[in-house]
Amino acid sequence: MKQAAPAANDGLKLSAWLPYRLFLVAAQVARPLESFYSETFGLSQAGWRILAVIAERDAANASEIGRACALDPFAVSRGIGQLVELGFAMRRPGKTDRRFAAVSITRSGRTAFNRIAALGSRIEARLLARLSESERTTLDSALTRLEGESARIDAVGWRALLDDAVTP
Amino acid sequence: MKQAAPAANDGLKLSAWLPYRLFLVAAQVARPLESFYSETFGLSQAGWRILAVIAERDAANASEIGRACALDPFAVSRGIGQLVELGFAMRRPGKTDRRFAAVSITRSGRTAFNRIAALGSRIEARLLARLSESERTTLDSALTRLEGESARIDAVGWRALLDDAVTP
DNA sequence: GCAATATACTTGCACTTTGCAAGCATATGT
DNA sequence: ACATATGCTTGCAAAGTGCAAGTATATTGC
Repeated sequence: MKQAAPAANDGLKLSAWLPYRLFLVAAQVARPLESFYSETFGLSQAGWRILAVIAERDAANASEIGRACALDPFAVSRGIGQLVELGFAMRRPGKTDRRFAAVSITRSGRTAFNRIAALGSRIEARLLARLSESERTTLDSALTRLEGESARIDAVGWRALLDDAVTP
Repeated sequence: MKQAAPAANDGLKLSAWLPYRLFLVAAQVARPLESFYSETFGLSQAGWRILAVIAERDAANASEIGRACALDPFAVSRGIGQLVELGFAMRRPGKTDRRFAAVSITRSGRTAFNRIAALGSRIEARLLARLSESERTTLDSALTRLEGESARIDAVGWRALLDDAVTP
């Protein structure tokens, strides 16, 4: 029969584990924003991210969007579909290569974006208000490196992570 | 007819927005870990988080677990169910109040936990290797405050966030 | 002491989201 | 011109989620 093992731990405490701490802040902060845009505009998370991407470009194709907001092609396709249905985005066939449709934001898409962005900025401001000027600078540069390293970690996969002693 | 609006932006750039940057690192780093424990043990994300919580306690009831790893009671119940099926956890009726079942980790649950934790630590180590000693200290203390503030942001909801000029 | 209410979880079911195979349209190479 | 490659889309099954209702236990009021 199964027995309870005594509590004792090889040293990974969830609440102190860096990735979990990052996740927690991101998730808690995303929740109010998400309920805002989903209640107000019927937008999904993917829809919001894509909207944010096309708000800062004249036109983008699906793969550019995917790269910019870390979504796979399926999610991008569906997100664009949603935005088009809501009247927030338009697809036009690409000029030179018509496999790439150019997606651009509409006037009402921009209005919606601005309302969501206002809340987003408010949230970010509240977070930043808890940090000193020098902490912000440090966090900014640290995050840049963490982004790079996490992309590498993601790319190599768990087998490589367990194998290698150190991958410099 | 719908028209494309020119690109120009009220200042929220997704890739520079703090919550998105945190999310990105957390998500990229979670992916390899998640494919490891799901392929190897058939564990879901909730299952893994609960396993991590009961690995560091003698016994926990469902609401303690929920609080410790930010899961709602339904998810906790299902996660525990999964762990029990896999032989990684046990439920015993609580001693004084039998509405609270005490959940504890089994020997084989601990073995699984240790294997996942090893990968988790490897990942964290790679992230931390990109930071200097002083950056780690700063990040640690900054994250503590961000956790607190994000919990408050989550608690008040978007209506309050849009209303108030400043909530100190 | 026992019915009424409260608490802690669990289950079933409808609904949504996701992952992936296959498909369509367009382009490129031979 | 035909085969192959690329970029995106769709359909469907599997997994995940949210919520109403259910079970079991405890506490309260009478």
